[in-house]
Amino acid sequence: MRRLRLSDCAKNTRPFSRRFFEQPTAEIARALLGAELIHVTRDGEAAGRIVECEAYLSDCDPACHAARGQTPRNAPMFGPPGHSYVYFIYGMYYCFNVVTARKGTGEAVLIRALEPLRGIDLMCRRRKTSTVTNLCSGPGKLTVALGISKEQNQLDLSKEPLRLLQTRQILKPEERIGVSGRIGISAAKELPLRFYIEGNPHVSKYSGK
DNA sequence: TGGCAGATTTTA
DNA sequence: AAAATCTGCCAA
Repeated sequence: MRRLRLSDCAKNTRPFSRRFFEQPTAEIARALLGAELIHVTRDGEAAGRIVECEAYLSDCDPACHAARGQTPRNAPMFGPPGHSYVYFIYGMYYCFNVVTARKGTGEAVLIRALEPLRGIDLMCRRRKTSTVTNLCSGPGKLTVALGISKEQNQLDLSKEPLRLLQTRQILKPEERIGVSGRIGISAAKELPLRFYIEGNPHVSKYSGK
């Protein structure tokens, strides 16, 4: 039951600490830019670096799934931080979230885009495309690319098979963080809770900046 | 290049 | 009926 694998140590990556998840959710979202998300399945490993995400809050945020209390769908949001919340949307796609805030609160960060790092061939097969900038440039796309669905709901992200890792140098010196309103919602559109790496070609195009 | 139908779960 | 989406098809 090792927490870290040799390959992770070599690259100096590690799971996020308990303390990390004690920050406000918007701060967590910002700090997740540059982190690695890795999913290992029978088909192999697929990994990407987070370049776009959104915070969903429990107070004064009607766009949050947890805004009207707990339901079977959103139950993972009320569970421990550092776990996954995967939901199905528009009859077709899964969206992946990192649960934040203390147990019982109901907050999360929606991961909207990744820069593919490893397992690119596998991702291309799953996504049926060979355009790398189209593999993970949207919340529904990245779950297909990584092979994430309901079976990956409510998993502890510090362990295999689905891991969220902090890297030694999380953002490159020239990378700037952009902030905007969240995408695809009608309520609380204007809240500055979307974070992305400016100019990164893997950020969702639908964004309009 | 831009708009729209369609895939169909969960909740209101 | 609308949603934290994306694709393919169609018309210019």
